[in-house]
Amino acid sequence: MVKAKKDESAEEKILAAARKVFISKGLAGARMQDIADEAGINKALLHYYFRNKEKLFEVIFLESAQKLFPKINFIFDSDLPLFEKIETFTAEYISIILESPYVPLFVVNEINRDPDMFFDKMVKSGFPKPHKLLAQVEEEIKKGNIKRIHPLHLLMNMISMCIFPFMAKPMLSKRLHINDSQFRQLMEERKKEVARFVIDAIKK
Amino acid sequence: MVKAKKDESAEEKILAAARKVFISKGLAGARMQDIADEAGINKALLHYYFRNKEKLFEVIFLESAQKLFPKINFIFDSDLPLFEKIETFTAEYISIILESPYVPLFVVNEINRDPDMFFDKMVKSGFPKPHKLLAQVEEEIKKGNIKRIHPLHLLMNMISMCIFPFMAKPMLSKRLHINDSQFRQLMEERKKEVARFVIDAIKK
DNA sequence: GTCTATAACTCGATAGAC
DNA sequence: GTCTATCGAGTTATAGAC
Repeated sequence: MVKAKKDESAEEKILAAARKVFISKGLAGARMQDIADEAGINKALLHYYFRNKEKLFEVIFLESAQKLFPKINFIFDSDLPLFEKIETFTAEYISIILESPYVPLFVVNEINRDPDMFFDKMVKSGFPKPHKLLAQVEEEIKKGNIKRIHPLHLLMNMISMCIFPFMAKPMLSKRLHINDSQFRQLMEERKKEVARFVIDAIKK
Repeated sequence: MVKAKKDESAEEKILAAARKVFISKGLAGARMQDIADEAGINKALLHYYFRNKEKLFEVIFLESAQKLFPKINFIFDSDLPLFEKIETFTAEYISIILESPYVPLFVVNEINRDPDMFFDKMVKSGFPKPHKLLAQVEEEIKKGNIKRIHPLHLLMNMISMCIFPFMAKPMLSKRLHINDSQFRQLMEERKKEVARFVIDAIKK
C-alpha cells in the first residue's frame, strides 16, 4: 500500500503498480507479491483481474511499446521538409521519453527476450514504418540538397542519440556526478542539440 | 553437454556456460540448471566452484563490463588529434562490440538494476574517465577549429551511435528484414560512417 | 572433484470463506 | 469483489557417497 489512491478502481491500481514493477524489473525479475504490495491489495486479486502473470505483463508491455512508437510514425509520414522533420522528431521523441524514462530500456529488453512475441503483437498495431522517411532522404540526396549518406545510417543515428542517453543515465550520474535535475536539463537541451548535430552533419 | 570441450577445466567450462546464459537471460532469467546443462556438468559443481548464483553472476558481469569499457579509456587518453581520436574510437569500439554483440544490453541492464554495485566494483578498476577527451574538445572550440558544442553532448552522441544499434537489432531485423550477415555488414560500415558523421557535424 | 538425492525455499496459482 | 490459507511446481543450495 505505497501510493494507491482511494478513488482508483482495483483494476487501475493494479495496472499502475504493474507498470511500475514490470518496467523497473522486467518479466522475470518482477514478483506478483511486489505488484500486490505496490497496489495495496493482495495477490489473489491480481489473478482475479488478469488471470496470470504473463497476461498482466502483456498488457503493460503493449501499452509501453505503443507509448514509445506510434507518434514517431506520425512524424515520419508527415509532409514536412526533411530538416523540419528532423527537428520535430528529436523534440517530440525526447519529450515522450522524458515522461517515461525507463520505458525504452524495458521495451528493448523484452523485444530482445522474445522478438517473435513483439512482432506478432506490435507490428500490426502501429509500429513505425520508416520507409517514407528513408525515401525522402534518398530524394534529397538525388536533388543534391544534402550529402550522400545511407538513409538507414541516418535513421539509426537519430534514434540512437535520442534514446540511448536515457539508458546510460546511471553511468552519467555516477561517473560525472550528474543529478536528476541536471540530467533532465541535459535532455531538454538535446531536443535542439541533436537536431542541429544531424543537420550540420548532412547539409552541404 | 552442448559445447563443452574435453580439454577445458571444469571451471572454464562453467565460466563459458555462465557467460552465455547470463548474457542472454540476465540474472533473474537465468537458471543454474541451464548453466549446468550448457557446461555439460551438474548443478552441484556450480556451487562447488562459485558457492552461489550471485557470486557466479558477479564474475560474469565484471568481466563483461571490463571488456566493454577499458579500451575506450586508452583511446580517450591518447595524444591523437581530435578527428583521429574520433575515427579511432568508432572503429575500435564497434569492433569490440561486434565480437560480443549482446554484452552492451546485458551490462546496461545490470547497471540500471543495481547502480551502486556497479559503482563499487567497476569505477576503481578502469571505468572510462572521459575528462581528457572533454577538455580536448573545449580546447578545439576555443582555438576556433570546430563548431561550438557542449562536449558532453558530443560524447553522448558518439557513444549512442556506436552502441544503440546493437540493442535495436531485433527491431531492424523484423521491421526491415535485415538478416545477420547484412546486420554485420551495416555495423562494419558504421565504423567509418559514424566518424564521418560526427566530424561533418562539428567541423567548420 | 564429481555425482545423486534431497532439503529448504520461493513464487505463481487456486480453493473457499465472507 | 476481496480476503486468508495453502497447494504444488520450480529453483537454489547442501549432504553425503564415491
